[in-house]
Amino acid sequence: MQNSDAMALSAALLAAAGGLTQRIHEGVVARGFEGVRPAHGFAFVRLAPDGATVTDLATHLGMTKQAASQLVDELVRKGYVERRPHPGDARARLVVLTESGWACTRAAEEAAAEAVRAWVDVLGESEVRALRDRLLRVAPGGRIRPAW
Amino acid sequence: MQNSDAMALSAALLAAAGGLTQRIHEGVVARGFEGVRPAHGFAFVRLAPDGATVTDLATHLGMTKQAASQLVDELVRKGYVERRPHPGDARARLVVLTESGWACTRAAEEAAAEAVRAWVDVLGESEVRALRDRLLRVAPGGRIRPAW
DNA sequence: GTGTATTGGTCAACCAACTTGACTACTTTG
DNA sequence: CAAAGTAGTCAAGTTGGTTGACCAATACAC
Repeated sequence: MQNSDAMALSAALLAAAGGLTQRIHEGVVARGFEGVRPAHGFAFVRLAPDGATVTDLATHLGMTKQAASQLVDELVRKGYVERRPHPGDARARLVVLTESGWACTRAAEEAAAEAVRAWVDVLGESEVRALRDRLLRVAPGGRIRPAW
Repeated sequence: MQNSDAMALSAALLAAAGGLTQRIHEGVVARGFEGVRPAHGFAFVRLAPDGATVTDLATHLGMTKQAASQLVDELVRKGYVERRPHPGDARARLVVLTESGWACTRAAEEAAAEAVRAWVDVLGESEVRALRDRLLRVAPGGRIRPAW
């Protein structure tokens, strides 16, 4: 495998990732959620099950806890999350999605499904599934964070 | 295909893209090129064949021409590119790679090849090739730009 | 149990990458 | 050749992050 092949793969991967992110973002906006950035989506993913602490979020997003705290401030201001006292640790605060936050998360899922459907049209379902499985093996437990 | 599948695919894709970018960047730094950011790499790709104008670069990178101009300033200061008069249009200036810029580009290619090699170890060469082909079909001529 | 170190979170000041707006120099169009 | 458009830069402002200092609560050592 030559260097040029590696570059072609890299370029395709980055283009695909960029395009996907853009499509999801557009889909979310089209569903009426304004003022959300892609980074918020990654926060939502982490918050979705049971909430998370600011420090958890910071680790997950690959940023400082101060930056994560600012991001949470912004999401609180926009009504997508709220800070609740942490049961069992009075220092910590649990950041959880509001109903609006859940709605936005569902919108993002729909938008992602829509984007992937376009890929299914090109590659067929089994190929897309194979693509997913290979990516999962190559980026196991990969932290989802800004590409740079 | 369910929404959750789409999310898994999206997450894997973004994680892979992020990881790849990081590895390439680390590889470039390890080869002695300091003060380069991933965004510079995307500029290099565009400049590599014959150079490009600032406006070209801006379009390619998805930013304003002012921002592209600042980026070029920085690369000039670091010795990776230089501005030359544009043959045939006295308004424009052709931004071209210096020898150092070419060396950095080659380093990035090596780093990318190295990162992809790690994938070959996991998936095998034919699978990686298949991955590349599928991504190319899904993101044809995709503009390479920050994922978000 | 009490003192020390660690952890979760915030406030404040700063920085870097990018934006918008205003402008000059050259080119194209009619 | 005048009017409109294009390439590029300068300057100022915004934004999303950083580093550093700090407080409150918890965990650990003895």
